Amino acid sequence: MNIKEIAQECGVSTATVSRVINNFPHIHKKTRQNVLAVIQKYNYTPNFFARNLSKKTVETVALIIPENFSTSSYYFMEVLKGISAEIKKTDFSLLLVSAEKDKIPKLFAEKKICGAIFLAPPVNTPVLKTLQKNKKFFVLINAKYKNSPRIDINNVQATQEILTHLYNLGHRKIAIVMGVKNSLNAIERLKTYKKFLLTKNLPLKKHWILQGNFQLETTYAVVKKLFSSKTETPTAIFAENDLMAAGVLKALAELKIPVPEKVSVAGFDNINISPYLNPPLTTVNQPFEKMGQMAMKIMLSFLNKEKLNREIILPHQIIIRQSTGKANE
Amino acid sequence: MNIKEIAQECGVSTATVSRVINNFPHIHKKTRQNVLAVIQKYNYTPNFFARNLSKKTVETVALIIPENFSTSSYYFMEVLKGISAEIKKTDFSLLLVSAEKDKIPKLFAEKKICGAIFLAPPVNTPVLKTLQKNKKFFVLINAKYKNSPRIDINNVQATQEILTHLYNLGHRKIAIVMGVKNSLNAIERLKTYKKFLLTKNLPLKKHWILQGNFQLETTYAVVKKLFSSKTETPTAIFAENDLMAAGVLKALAELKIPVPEKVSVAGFDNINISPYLNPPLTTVNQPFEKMGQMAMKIMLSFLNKEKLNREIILPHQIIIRQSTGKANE
DNA sequence: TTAAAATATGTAAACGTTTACAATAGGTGA
DNA sequence: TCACCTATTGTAAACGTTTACATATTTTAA
Repeated sequence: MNIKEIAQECGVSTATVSRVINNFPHIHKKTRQNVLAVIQKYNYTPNFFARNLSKKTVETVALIIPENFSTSSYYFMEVLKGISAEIKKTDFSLLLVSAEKDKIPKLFAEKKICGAIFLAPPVNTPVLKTLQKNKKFFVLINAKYKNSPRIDINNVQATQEILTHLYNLGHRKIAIVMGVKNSLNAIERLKTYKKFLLTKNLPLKKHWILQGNFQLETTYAVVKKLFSSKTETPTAIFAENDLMAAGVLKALAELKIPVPEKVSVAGFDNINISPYLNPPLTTVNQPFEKMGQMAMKIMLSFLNKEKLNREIILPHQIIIRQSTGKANE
Repeated sequence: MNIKEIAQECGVSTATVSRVINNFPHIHKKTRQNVLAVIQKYNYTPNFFARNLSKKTVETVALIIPENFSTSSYYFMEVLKGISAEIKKTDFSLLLVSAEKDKIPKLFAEKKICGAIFLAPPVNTPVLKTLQKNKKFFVLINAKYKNSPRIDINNVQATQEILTHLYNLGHRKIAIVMGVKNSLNAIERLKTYKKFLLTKNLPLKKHWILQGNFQLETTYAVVKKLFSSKTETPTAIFAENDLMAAGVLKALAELKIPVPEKVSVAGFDNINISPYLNPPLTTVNQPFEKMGQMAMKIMLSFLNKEKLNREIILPHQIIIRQSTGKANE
């Protein structure tokens, strides 16, 4: 079944059928009803490709996920949930793309997608420059690029709050576990950490800045190394994400260092496992699902030429569980 | 840039350019090289929609995810990872679709997708019948529908093995926590449980069959209820997935019932949180990523008209951790 | 009453590919 | 030399929509 046959059956031109399908004004009520009835009768749906070939714009949004998303499955899923919820209300399709090579500009050219949502792209992702130059629309989640639309939380404030929580518990020797170096989140959190120590006049030791790469295993190894060495050990560890915090907890458990009695541990993200860690993890909640939803909303509002907020900062929450406690030194 | 311009620049017809792009035989070496050079020069990629409009077949596969995938994010992600890895080697695209209403048959018609992968669809999903009738190709993961291609593990055997593990530890009073009732997995595991008790001549008590709906919270509630009641309590609990097992552990922890000293707990799936639960969970490992990969492989082999195994049963593993131990009664 | 505006529909040219068919050139064996 | 095959390329008609433009009808306003 194609539009021609529908038109024939209705005794109108293809243009009229097309207009009915696309909800154009200035169509006689009778005509519209008639056409819709025939469409219904044959359960006709316009050919997706023909449609997109003749149209300039295409109702497809791409979600660009970091090349290695294995470590952040929960994060990704929650964002996806939010996007799905929003996209479900529309006729848009979602294309899932792993960010590799120079695939993305091609996506726009080749598949005429109308926009892309980037999930925590590394800083200095060259693709963004290309896209912006070509006036392609994209939304960033947990990232920042010039004045591009973005969804985020207040990373700096959240980090300050969780560090303050540790400080208020009496901790003065605070270590940090960093994520990967080209992550905006990682950079901002580390910067805030350094500034915080400076402000509070706390010791900033090089060997208390641990490189964890956002991974559990890496973190496990570096923490074990730190506590097995002769150097002074911290009374609190702030991990830049919960997965690494889990690594910290595992290392400390094996070293028989009680948490939080000897060492307090805090994370970031509040992922699904965090309440079930031993002990349950103190962390910062990021509204991932909401972030996905808002990203899609911005996308849609842009496509509808509505004016939009270029920057949406969502609220975070400090979640205090049993992995942090009073400092004993 | 379109094929016409490329053709012009090369001094050949569009047909020739098309033939080069599609790797046709009988093209002069010089011509091919020349065309490829120009394509490279302008970084040209054929228009996706024009291509698919004229072609009969389309290189897009849909992944149909259950309507409510919130509880099974890890599961989903791993499968997705496998599919992505496989699809990455090809020019195929992946369309992500939430299974709702009658959207799916339309997908085939409207977007000409060449196949769909269903992630654990409920038994008696009407869509499958429709698709099969219309000779549409689909692959099932963790499900079964007539003789349709499917990827699964040996559910029955895995369940028997985990129950045998409990039995060998001396457990004779074994409870089960069920998933949702229209899940094939849930049904098969319950059936195997009943059969196992019968074979071993163990007591099969109605109130030891708990309804957990694959959810943590629901399970937490029913377990708390069971152990607060006057009825006889089991010495081992088998949860049909790890998320529910986490719920069991949480409930028992709050009731101060030591695991595994008083009650042993086993799960199913081996999701990411399982090793970090307190105590780490004994469970059955499902090779989710591999399942996704194989599903995509079957899809591709079908599309290449290769003959294919209709049913791929992947190996599972019993993972014994500290949540199960010797029965003390 | 009439010109202008608004409504309602049709015509046909895009959109950018693929591919059936035609055409040309060169080679091969009888 | 001729008939025939193979290799190589071109021509032009699909594929199924959308939409600019044209046309016809009805309404509006002065």
